[in-house]
Amino acid sequence: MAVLSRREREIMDALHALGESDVEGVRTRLADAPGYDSVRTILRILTEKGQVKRKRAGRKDIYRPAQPRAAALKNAWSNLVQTFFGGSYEDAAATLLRASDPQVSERKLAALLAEIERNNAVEE
Amino acid sequence: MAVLSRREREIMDALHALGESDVEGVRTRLADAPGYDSVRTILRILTEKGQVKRKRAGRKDIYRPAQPRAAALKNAWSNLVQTFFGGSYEDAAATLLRASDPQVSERKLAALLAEIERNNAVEE
DNA sequence: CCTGCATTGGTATATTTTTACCACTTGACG
DNA sequence: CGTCAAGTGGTAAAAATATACCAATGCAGG
Repeated sequence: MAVLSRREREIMDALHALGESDVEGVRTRLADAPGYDSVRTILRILTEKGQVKRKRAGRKDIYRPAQPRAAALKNAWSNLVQTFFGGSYEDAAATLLRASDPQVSERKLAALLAEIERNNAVEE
Repeated sequence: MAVLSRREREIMDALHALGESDVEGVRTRLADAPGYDSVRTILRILTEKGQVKRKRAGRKDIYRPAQPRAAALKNAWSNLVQTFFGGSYEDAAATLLRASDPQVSERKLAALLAEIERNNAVEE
């Protein structure tokens, strides 16, 4: 449905990272930062497309993604998994977890394992 | 460095998913598939940009990503983690692993845990 | 061989995207 | 209160992207 241009995507990513932000906040987060007006124009377009919501705060406009974080994350993750793991979420998660620092991972894993065992126990 | 347009990115993703492919293979993998010629032109541009390599097979050209899979994955993953997890790879991996099916995850986790413990043992 | 069809290289055109400009509004501050 | 800088809505131009066309090439099948 929503097909976004390069800048539009960059700006959506910035907004997801920031949660919400004014124009300048978004702008400084872009790699090869364009002018204030450019960012403003694209934020307007994204608002018209329904991708972004806007509210007034004093004299400024504050923007935030229309889509909830969890939904956007799901999409991004889904794309990555499709592209690099042929659709296997398991393989993707395992591979990427393996890539993080072993020491800390072990802690996380312990917690996850406990949680999962708890879930399984409930189901039986 | 490499800043790609929307279609260019879509085509790179398709190529990463396919490994390698002729024009038609890429084309049919695109969401709102453009004409054969469009895909061909963008593949040419990507080749000129050094993003894609091309070889001749009989009468056809076969394309593949210039960047190795692992490097491209690393980039994609890095972006996602920056955007949604403020740069914490751990949190990202743990969250996404948690999101996959618990039953199967348990198996994977067991294997991962074993692997990690093995790594830690070596380092000590 | 030779004919036909798929595919290519090269180029042109249409469309989208990105950036910039300008006049007007608004709140902050002396 | 007045004024001034920051911000806005609306629009226009420049630049980049996406698509399409055409003539030339090269296997494949008869």
